[in-house]
Amino acid sequence: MESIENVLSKLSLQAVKELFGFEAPASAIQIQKTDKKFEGDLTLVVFPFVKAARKSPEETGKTIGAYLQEHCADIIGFNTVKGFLNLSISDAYWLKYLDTARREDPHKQPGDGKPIVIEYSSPNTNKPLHLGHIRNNLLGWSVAEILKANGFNVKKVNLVNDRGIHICKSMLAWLRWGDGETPQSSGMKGDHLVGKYYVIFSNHLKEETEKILSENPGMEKEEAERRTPLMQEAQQMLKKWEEGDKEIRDLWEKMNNWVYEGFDATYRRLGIDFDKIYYESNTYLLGKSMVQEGLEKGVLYKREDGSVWADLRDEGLDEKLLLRKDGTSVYMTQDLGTARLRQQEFDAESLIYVVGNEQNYHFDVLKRVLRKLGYPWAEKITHLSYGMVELPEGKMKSREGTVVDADDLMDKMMQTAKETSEEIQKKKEENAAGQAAAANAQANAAILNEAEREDLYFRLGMGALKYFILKVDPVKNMLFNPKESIDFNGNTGPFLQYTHARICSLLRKGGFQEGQLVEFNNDGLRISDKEKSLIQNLASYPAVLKQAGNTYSPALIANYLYDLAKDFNGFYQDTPVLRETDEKLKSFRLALVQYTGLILKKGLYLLGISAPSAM
RNA sequence: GGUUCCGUAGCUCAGCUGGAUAGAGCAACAGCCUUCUAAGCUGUGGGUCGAGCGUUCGAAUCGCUCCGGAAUCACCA
Repeated sequence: MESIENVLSKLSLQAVKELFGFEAPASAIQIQKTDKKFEGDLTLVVFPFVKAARKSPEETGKTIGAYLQEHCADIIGFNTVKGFLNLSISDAYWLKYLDTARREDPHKQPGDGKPIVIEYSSPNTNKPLHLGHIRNNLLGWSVAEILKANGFNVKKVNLVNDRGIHICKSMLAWLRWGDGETPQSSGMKGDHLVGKYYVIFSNHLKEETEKILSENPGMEKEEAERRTPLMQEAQQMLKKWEEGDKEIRDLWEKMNNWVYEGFDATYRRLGIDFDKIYYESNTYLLGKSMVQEGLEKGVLYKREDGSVWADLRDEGLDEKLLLRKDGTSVYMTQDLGTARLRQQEFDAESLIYVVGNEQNYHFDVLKRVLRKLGYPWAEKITHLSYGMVELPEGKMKSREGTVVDADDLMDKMMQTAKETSEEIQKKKEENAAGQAAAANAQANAAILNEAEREDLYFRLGMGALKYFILKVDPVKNMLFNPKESIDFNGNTGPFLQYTHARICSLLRKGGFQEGQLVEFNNDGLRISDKEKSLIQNLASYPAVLKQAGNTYSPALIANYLYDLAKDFNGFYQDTPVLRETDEKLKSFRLALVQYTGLILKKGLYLLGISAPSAM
């Protein structure tokens, strides 16, 4: 069903053309929700047409208003305030909208099914995931789902950094101090176990470095670190790895597999997944041939020492190394290669990389080098950059032990959800004045059995965490205060989940099965302001979904859902539904409640938050 | 120093393709459970939208300058 905004947009263009002979561009039409302080439903801003009309803003508005009313039966009145034309839309329109929209899948947007590749997560395999990774994973997964809902054929991709000096550090420490410890023998999750040895390495390295520093006053710290026996050994190990030394490769494989088991568990709890996983050990040599081609074309240059560079100084950047003097590749070289591979493999509309904003420069350079090399698809690359998660003490630093571990955090969320729920339930039963209410509270609680209840705590804990992170605009750094940040009241995931549970409860008590559409007869129904506001809010969901897809911003969905839930609560508070005695009105309200529940559930899904039917 | 990003209530954040008197939540205070789930609702207090200049009928939103904060500018990934 075509939205009333679209209808009015077209009609308004037609109006200014016929009335004032003004061929306005579509962008000149601004239709917005009428401010609560004024009468009306939708408002057309008429300032852009005042000049052409040669009238005062008020008069211009009145003229256009009269025209619109004449040509559109759904407009039943209008008023003007300054340059704002406030239009009143008939109840019949809103009722018709509600009845039509709820029969369609809001996530079946008419997309063209073009492929989009989105890479996210991309962990290192030497330590477990932390809160920063959580933001990355949630953002990547959610944006992928939003794009799917917008009709794209989305491929979720993970490029695991499974090789390099950092892994050798863990391996070395494990060989030396590990005493054969395994996840089975220690009961530790594999990624945590490997991370433990990374920390052990770092501690020993620090000792050795300090010793060298005290023996050589005035030496640079980095130089001292390089000279430590530990570091030299790690470098040797890396070399052996690259030569394919069997022993080293076996150990590497063994420890990486521990990490993957651990990561899989974390991903599963986070509720995120991938269509394809790449490993850097397979891709790290890619890109060299592209550099070679660039040299031949003369867009790159070689220095005397044999290293290869891209000169970006004329574009306001620096020179960038692409091949070391020994001919080995660097991070950038690899990324050139994987980008081309990805382009060839998927021929995608766009290639999205969800990577923290500390790599803004890297991706800027990546695009420019690809352009220099003459690849037109360089323009398809989008770096979806997000801000860091900061703690009250400042940045998270693994070395200083100030990271918030992903698994710990999820455990804690679940625990808090459980405590909060039990407390609330207890309070409900105690405080309920009168036996009826207490019985009611108990009945609601009894809908879930023991196992379902445990599952609910998990869903609530994750809902709180996910909403907390996704409601913030990705570009911004965000603050996470472990003691205070995650709440279950107010603008939170659990509030949305609670609203959904109440909606389900209403439908249940109204005698409707899940998925059974409430039928209503809209003939001659009159609707209240609150009902109208709710329908209007629901009607804007497709637009929000589209915008979220265009801007890669789950935050838009999150904030929309909160508004919707607030609006629903306003309605719920003082509009009887099941208690309504007029059957016609009752079934309309139930239908409205049901559709609100559907949109809420759909929207929450895009954030990876499950919508419980009872809590 | 160069480049990029951020700066909105005590705190955490919305609002930013320019639109009407800038909004929520938390925290504080005052109310509302015999009634569809009170994880809720209603109300009160709280703002030079970092500062200035400019563009405009109209600026938190766009441009410029400055101030504050972050990231980055590696033969690390």
